[in-house]
Amino acid sequence: MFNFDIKKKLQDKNGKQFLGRAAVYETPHGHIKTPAFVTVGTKAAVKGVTVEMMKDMNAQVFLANTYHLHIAPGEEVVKAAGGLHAFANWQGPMMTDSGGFQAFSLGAAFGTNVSKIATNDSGYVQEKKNQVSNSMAKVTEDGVEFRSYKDGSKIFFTPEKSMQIQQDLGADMYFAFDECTSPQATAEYQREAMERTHRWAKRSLDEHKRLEKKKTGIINTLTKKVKPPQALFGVVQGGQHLDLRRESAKTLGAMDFDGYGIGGSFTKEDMQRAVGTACAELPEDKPRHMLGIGEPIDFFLGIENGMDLFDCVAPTRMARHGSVHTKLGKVNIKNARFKTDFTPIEESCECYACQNYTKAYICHLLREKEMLGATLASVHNLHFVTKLVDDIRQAILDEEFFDFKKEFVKNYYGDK
RNA sequence: GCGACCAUGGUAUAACGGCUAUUACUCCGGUUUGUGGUACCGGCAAUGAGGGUUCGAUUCCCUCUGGCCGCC
Repeated sequence: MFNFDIKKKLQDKNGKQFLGRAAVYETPHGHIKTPAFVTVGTKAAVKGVTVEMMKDMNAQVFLANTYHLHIAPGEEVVKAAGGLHAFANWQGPMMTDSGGFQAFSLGAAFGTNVSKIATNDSGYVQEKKNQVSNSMAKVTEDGVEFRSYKDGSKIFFTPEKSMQIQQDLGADMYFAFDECTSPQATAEYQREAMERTHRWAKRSLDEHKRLEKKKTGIINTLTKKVKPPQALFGVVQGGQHLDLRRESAKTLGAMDFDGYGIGGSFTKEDMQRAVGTACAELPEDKPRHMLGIGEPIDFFLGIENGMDLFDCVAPTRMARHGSVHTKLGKVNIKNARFKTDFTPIEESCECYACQNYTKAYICHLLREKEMLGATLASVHNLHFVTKLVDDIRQAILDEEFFDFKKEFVKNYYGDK
């Protein structure tokens, strides 16, 4: 579908080849230089951030969510507006997630503190503390029954339904409907869910092809343009099990997807192995997106192991709670010591927040819950991760990836 | 001047004479990975002062101090 042009493959000083690469992905709404960080705007808005701010921080891609937009305002409204690009006033490349993650966040994880990144290395299957059976998502062979986060009403997503909604939303790239599992699920369940995700992938792909064929030549009444083609990404599952990851990547890699997402849960330690295992099986000439990952170290490990795109809510969520990235690690700008610190978050940072405001001011805004505080901190964090991934890309092109990684990790994580 | 009422962390409050004095906010920290996240978790911090009754007093009694209300 869209051209994915690999400019340079990652290798070390001894010429050893790695899965990583720097490329250009040519979408109908512009080229994406990969590796790239994808900014998350779940409800067609990056919380507290305008598209002008996004452009200013060199954000390349915008990702919204099918589940949320289906509930409000409804895909028919977005479609009537001329699609997501027109609706949200973002002319660059866009993606939508399928709603598959909500099978986890509203299902197994609902009402618990379980994250998709497991930190308990003593075992994945543990007794859930205070587990309550008020799950808002139920998985069946046909699809997932969700409850609306707004009014609790029932919403049933099938792979076909998710494709139809995502076609109406009109993002350049969208994802097959999958089931994101809990890291606490048993190996048996991980396999069961993975195999179901594979069946859903086939159904997603069939529906996608049907819809793509159907819309050929259709002119959007609002934009007066022919509806551009959309790319569909399959989603590799398999949790922390390398054999499942390999099997999932092989199965989906053999299917005619335009790109691939790596989804599901990992442990911090196993993430890079799971990613590397999957990428080794995926076709080289198609982009690979790491779903929901965005810690600085994860970019290096993901890219090294073959990933091209990352999206994550962490930069904006962290920012709203006062945690900001610096080259020397993250700090909580709400801490008392910043009350009278009249310097920017980082002197060398070129973001709008650092160019114009001090830590003391942002500290004050966040403490007083002024909306601008969340905006400025979000702008800084998004700029930080966007630039970090851009810098990693440049380091691949300059053949300095491993030196850059070593230097960054030393500064950011110290001895940890 | 007389009479009534009140006094608990920084603030606002709870506690029949009986567990380590409740809760919320503030304050000090932490967590956050395809956004149920303006969220969640942890911590510091108090019985106005003095005396009495009692095995035991935030609780009952007295004095003082400080509020507050009503009446000359």
